[in-house]
Amino acid sequence: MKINIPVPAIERLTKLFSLVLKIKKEGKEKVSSAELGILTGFHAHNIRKDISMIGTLESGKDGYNIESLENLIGNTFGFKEKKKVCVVGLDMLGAAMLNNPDAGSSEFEIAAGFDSNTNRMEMISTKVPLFHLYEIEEKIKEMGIEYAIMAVNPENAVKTAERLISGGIKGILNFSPVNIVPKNGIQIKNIYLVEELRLLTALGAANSQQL
Amino acid sequence: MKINIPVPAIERLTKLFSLVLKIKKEGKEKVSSAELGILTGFHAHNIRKDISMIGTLESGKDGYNIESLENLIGNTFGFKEKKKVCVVGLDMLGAAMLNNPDAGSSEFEIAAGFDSNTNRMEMISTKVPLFHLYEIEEKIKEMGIEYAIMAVNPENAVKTAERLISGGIKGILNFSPVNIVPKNGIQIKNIYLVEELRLLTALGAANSQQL
DNA sequence: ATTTATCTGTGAAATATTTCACAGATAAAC
DNA sequence: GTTTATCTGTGAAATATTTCACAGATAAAT
Repeated sequence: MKINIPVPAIERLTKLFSLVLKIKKEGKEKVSSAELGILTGFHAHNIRKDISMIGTLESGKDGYNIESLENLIGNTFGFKEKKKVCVVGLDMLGAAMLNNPDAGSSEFEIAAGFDSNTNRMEMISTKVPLFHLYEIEEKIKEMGIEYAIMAVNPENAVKTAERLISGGIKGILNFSPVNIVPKNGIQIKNIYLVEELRLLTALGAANSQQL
Repeated sequence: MKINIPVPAIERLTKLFSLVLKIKKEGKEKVSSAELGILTGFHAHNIRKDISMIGTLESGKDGYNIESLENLIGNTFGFKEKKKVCVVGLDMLGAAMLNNPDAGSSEFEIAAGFDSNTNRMEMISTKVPLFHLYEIEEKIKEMGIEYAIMAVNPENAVKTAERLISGGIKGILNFSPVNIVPKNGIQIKNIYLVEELRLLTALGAANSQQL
């Protein structure tokens, strides 16, 4: 049985989860849909609707209980389980991702790095174990890696994505400047710097009176 | 007069523009909505509708003329003019962005880098001129920088975004792990690694039979 | 205990977006 | 020059999503 939660609602709820973790860390216990609206830019109506799609929380006079909300969203989408991530392609961008301090304080653990250039790997200073690309399928299975951050050069992007998929990866965050089309239920998000800048330009143009 | 192009349509058209540039480089002259559909994962119907919202191209038996399509989308959204970008925060991630080879081959020029740590800046090897953060408003105006890639540490993200805005920036790509809420027509896109990984997880969960 | 203020939860209405089906256009084939 | 095949462009229909308005719930205040 598949309940249909709209993708935009999933995106908002994911953002709410991160926000809720942050508010919790600040020591608050309750938060209202109106407050969440101000902090996110979403309409309070919309936030309540989104939350009601995945469950119900005891209602009070001063908003949601933060921990209950965290648990509801977290359990619905699987944010409460630890997950292993690898970084593929250890050029400057990939190397920067390896040492991302946020990942460590989240449910994601950066468990391995892969590259095809052994010399380069020897130059990188990190606590994460590094392997040659030819071991990638094997290591993904052996270590139980579920997600990959890909930052390889464009010529190798499609091929590398295929290897990740054949290794059993669940999702890929692709920073290589090549559009990888999702298939077979593998989640793929392409984050292409130039395109993100273009989108800012386009949204700006659409917003101004020019269009 | 403001024609309302849906945001999802703007996103698709932006992606199509990048794709069209790539196809053009490969030497093709024509491309049909069906082919674009395969390459992007969008429905051909939807692609035609999106394009028809911003204009009309001479119809033929073998699809769109690639150059006409490039010009239509490019002129509509302002992709044909050169634009200057700065990188703010030159830790590993920011430093990697500074040397992004794609930006240079696009309409975006990485024109400046900013950081608050002078020692660190002296260690960075790049052709891009680097300045101290305290000069940021001045330099944005003086150099005509329109967009910023932000990768500062979380404590400084909000403050830095405000300085960028007061300097007259049009859009910010924020890689710092803090959600910056857009306002005053300034375009802001938050790209927060952990959240992107969460989104992959959530979409996967929603896609499987669990929800 | 009753009133008051302030929440959430949710069907229904309003919008927005996508999909469809086909008319019109073009060029190749015969 | 007529037919055929293959496109795009677009109103209309079908869906999807957001917004709204208010019932129901809770707890503080009196």
